[in-house]
Amino acid sequence: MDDSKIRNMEQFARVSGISRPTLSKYFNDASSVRPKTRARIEEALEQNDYRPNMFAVNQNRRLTKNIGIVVPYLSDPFFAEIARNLEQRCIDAGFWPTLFSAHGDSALEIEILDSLRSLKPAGVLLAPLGRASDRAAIEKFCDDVPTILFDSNIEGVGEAFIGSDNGQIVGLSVEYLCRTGEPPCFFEMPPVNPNAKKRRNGYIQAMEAHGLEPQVIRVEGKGWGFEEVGYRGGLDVIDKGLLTSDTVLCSNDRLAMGFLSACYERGLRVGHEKDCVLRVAGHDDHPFSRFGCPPLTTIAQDYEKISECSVEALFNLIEGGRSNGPRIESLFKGKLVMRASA
Amino acid sequence: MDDSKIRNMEQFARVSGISRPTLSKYFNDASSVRPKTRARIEEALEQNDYRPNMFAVNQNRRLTKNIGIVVPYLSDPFFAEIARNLEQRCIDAGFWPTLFSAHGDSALEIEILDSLRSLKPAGVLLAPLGRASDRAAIEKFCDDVPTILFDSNIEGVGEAFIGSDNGQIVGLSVEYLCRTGEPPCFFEMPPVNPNAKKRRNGYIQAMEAHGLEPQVIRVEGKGWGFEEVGYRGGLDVIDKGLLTSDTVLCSNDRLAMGFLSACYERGLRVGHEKDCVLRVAGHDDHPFSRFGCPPLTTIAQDYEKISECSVEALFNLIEGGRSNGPRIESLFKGKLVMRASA
DNA sequence: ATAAAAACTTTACGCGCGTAAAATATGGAG
DNA sequence: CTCCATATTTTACGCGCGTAAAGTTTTTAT
Repeated sequence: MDDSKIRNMEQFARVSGISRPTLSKYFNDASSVRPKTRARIEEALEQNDYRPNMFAVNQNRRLTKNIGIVVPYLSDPFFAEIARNLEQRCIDAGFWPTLFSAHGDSALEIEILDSLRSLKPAGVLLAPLGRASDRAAIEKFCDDVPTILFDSNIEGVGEAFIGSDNGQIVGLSVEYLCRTGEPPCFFEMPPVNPNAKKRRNGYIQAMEAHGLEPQVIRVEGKGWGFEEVGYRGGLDVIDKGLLTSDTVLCSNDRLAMGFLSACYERGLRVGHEKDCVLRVAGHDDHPFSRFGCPPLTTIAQDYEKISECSVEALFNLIEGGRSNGPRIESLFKGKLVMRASA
Repeated sequence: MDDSKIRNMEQFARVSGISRPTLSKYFNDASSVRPKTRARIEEALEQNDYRPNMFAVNQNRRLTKNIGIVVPYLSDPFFAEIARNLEQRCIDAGFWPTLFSAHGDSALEIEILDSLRSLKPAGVLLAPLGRASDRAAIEKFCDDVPTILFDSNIEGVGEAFIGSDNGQIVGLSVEYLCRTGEPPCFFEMPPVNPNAKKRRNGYIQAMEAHGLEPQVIRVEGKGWGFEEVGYRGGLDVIDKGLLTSDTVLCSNDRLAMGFLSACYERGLRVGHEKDCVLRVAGHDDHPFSRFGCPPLTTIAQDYEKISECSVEALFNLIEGGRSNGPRIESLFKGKLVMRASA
């Protein structure tokens, strides 16, 4: 290959024998030029390794190819996993995703949205913090930037919401637990986001549908350190004898993992076998749940479909512009994952 | 506030009564203008909410304020945590960090570095995949872009390396375990990065220094699913009776958590109390280790210092340019965290 | 007060590319 | 071969800002 001292599209135009405007078209959308031209460009590209200057490109294009991905808490394996998935899909579609985490802090969430504006993103995939979020600020952002909400809903904000059907999910776990043993009480995490509340209500409804008395145990604690909350809350309810059932259904897996740790510490054997005194189940099937002691029975969220649908909705929004139709909410069903804990 | 229809620095100059070049200086470095001028600018800024166009800025500046942060595997809580820390420090220093994860894939790692070039970053903080990394490609990248390596070293590559003193860390754990019970055997993870090998060697040296016979148990498996590897390897060595000691020292906490899960499944009670048949310890003190069953005794890496030192080294490099001095390697000591598992 | 230094303003150019308009070339249908 | 739709080239301008140079004002030192 020649000395790769090509500094701009002008020079590459000379070297490749293709005019600069055509090159510009090509780099924007390779299929927009004649196949023969395209072949010539790509041949020249292989020998000269030139890449358009991202900043110049984005400055001048009406719409960039940037996509912002914002999650509430990246240290949460669930979000790490789904962010990875979203990222890959964006790249495959020729976009440039940038990942942000609010780290559980609503002020930071707003800062991120502010920064995001100056990226002039074509669109944003936002999993809001939830209850702590500054609704007005997010609403304003969604007015300015095409945004799809996922995981955690804020009614009426954003062009669409993609998440899990918490009613169905909790219905599944309640049904399974009732069918296989004593009806569960519900170990509820602090309501940091609407999912927490929906799962609680889902539990109550499901129990009533089974003609049973719901028993909700509210755990103290705040922030996103759910394991800690589950652990401390677990020790507390065990020591005070507050458990109203030998079966404990937790809001989510991280809480459940903390609870398992508390059970272990108090010598309570968890599982569905004979020598066990407690059954514990969670929701989400987060990546480490299967390595709990015992492995955690849980309801798996459909990571793949949620991310696929989110990205698809965003691309439709980007291409088609805002629709006048109603805001779409897509909710996916979860699947029961039976393990040793319940 | 006035209608925020200010579209460029020119207009903001008119409104604020400050010349555009001075504004340019201010936005580049607020302390580079006279305090009185600065006050006037910031007053106008409050009333007009204008922000310089990032793309135009970065196109023209010789050096951007972008910083790339690259980790090998973001779903690993250890990297999620340290990335968060690095990110915050960069922001506080007025830089614009962007986070990337290679997701355990060396091809993706190279792609990331390629993308990174077009961001014209002022500098990059890189935790390489390790053994799987394409050394030549990374070396070339480091020639072009000021880069600090952290966590996982590649000899001679990058301006500096900041990490943990694996010798000291393993020395600590071996010493503690020998002092409080039977000398440990070493449960070794697949050598995905140099740290794995260093820890193994550190174990051997420490044991020999104590006049003891080292016993290394190599576990099969590949990729970054360490819990899985620890779990499967754990079942295997337990079932085949390959454990040469009642004390098992694991390469890292994720492996140890998987091993704990295997022990639980086989009904082996882990801990240092009377009714326990096995002691297990790890390294790193990753965020969920304390919620193991039992909570994991481990050696904590000094997250704070590693990230502080990494960022500092990068800033020095950015400001001072490449030095002719020798490549610096800063290794931080770990601290023993005693919990119930050993 | 006066000179020197520092900060600011004015003016002007360039960065690399998007994009519009008009002229020209290409390629397939008839 | 001619015609016409479609691609490409030529030309030219603009995006928003960095930055250099020269002139003007303000601050600091003497």
